[in-house]
Amino acid sequence: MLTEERQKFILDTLNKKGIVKVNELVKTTDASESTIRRDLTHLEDLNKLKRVHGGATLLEGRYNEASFKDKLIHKQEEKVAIAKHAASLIEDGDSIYLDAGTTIYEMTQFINQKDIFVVTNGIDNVEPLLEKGINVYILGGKIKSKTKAVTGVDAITNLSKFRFDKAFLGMNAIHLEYDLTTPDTEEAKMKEKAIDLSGESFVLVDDSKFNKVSFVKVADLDRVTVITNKENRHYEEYLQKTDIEVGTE
Amino acid sequence: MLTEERQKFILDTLNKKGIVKVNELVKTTDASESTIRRDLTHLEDLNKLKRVHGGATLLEGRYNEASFKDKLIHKQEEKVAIAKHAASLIEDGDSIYLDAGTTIYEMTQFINQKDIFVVTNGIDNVEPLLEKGINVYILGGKIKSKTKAVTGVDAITNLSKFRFDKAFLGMNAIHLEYDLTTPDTEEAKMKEKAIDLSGESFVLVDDSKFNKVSFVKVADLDRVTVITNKENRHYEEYLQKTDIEVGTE
DNA sequence: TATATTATGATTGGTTGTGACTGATAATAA
DNA sequence: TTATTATCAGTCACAACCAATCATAATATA
Repeated sequence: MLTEERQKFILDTLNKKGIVKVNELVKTTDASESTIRRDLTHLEDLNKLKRVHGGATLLEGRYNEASFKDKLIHKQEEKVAIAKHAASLIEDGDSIYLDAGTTIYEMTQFINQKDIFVVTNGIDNVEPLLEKGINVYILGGKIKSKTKAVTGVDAITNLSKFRFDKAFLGMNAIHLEYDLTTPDTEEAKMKEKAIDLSGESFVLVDDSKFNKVSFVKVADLDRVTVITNKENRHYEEYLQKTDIEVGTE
Repeated sequence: MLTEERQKFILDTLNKKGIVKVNELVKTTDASESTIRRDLTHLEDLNKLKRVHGGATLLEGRYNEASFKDKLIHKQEEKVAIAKHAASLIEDGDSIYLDAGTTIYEMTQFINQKDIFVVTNGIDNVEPLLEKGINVYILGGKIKSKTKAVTGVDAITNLSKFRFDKAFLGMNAIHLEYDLTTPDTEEAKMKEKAIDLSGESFVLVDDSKFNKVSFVKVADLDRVTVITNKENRHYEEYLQKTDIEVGTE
């Protein structure tokens, strides 16, 4: 049985039964325990299942929502690696700003600190955080239908009264000369304000966003720490302008 | 049976029966008494159940609202009838307030007017409305994890600047003498404020909520129009105190 | 062809879950 | 009240499970 084939089989079985056991998989797939374990670990990294002692279960809350599946496929693996690394930076007691957007949304799955306070403008971030028992504050304002982000004057006003330890932001483009840019004016303002209000700011971008320019400037590169998934070809040059952290699973 | 599997089984059984006994679980799960006991202790730590001598019970008192998903199933058909009728009252050009809660959530799928402006404190209401191309404004503030409602001082402040044509509210109890009541102080304030700000206010309640009293008073009966699913036994008396509309699919 | 890269199964020592047992505590009956 | 029984939390040794490592086999790349 091929690796991919076996992993697909595991997911299929899981979807049918809701839970799989290492023992049973060893018998049914005729692979060794080590291999099954590796498969499960890998699939967990991809956020496809949850490992438990003796096997794995379905992720709760996530699998049923059909509409999300599509968006999350693009650069899924990279986003997960980045999100995981970003989430690991959160410490107990932190007050955090979470931007809207799919990469940041991935982060919510990996946040383990409960004693934190999260402010967000992303509707989709709310539920997974609440499920983890985390305090969530949603910014008030008009909601953009495309990104499900809260933006506008009210959102900025609402945001302004907070001070954050750390802000985590998505971004559409990052460039050595034109810095951080995004297509929407309103969202750009939100991001900029969040950077202003935060002790440290992290921008999460996969490697496809590098050396691109979008419409509205958000901030200079040196005001943030960039988190990405691999060292791209201009890595050294970027390092001279900003901090870069690489999440590698 | 894996640990997680067994614990899920315990919770499922508990939700079905309302109470579980250590003895019975030992037989049905084929685990030892020690293990079952450990499971129950663990689940109690997670606030999933309450341990009692000989087993465990659900933790649902008077101030303890059933979780969102459970509520969705409860009285589903009645809720749809009510929601449908309520949605039919919305007219083009209206500015609307939608409360959080499952009954109001049902409304969202029956709203056909696009040229309206909706303000809501219910996270779950946002997505279906956006999908229909409706303008949505979410109130900012702390989110209650159980009901996914935005509440608190900020939410009230945020709410106060609006004026609505119509407000649609859920309610936990309705009573001839004690009027409209709900278990949560913060949510009660939100509902009251919404009534203050709205030309007309509608309270959506299925027949099981009649002649009951909850903890915090929201408003007098005569300030709202009640929408319910059937004429209950005190119908005539209620009619003298308030307007009632009956949604019958 | 030679040389990386990746996937695999076996082995290790450490961790977690388990069942049996204990004496203590709570419910129930006399 | 006291006696009896059921249930309890705590401890122990053992089994199941785990991540980490290694050598080997399969596959890809030069």
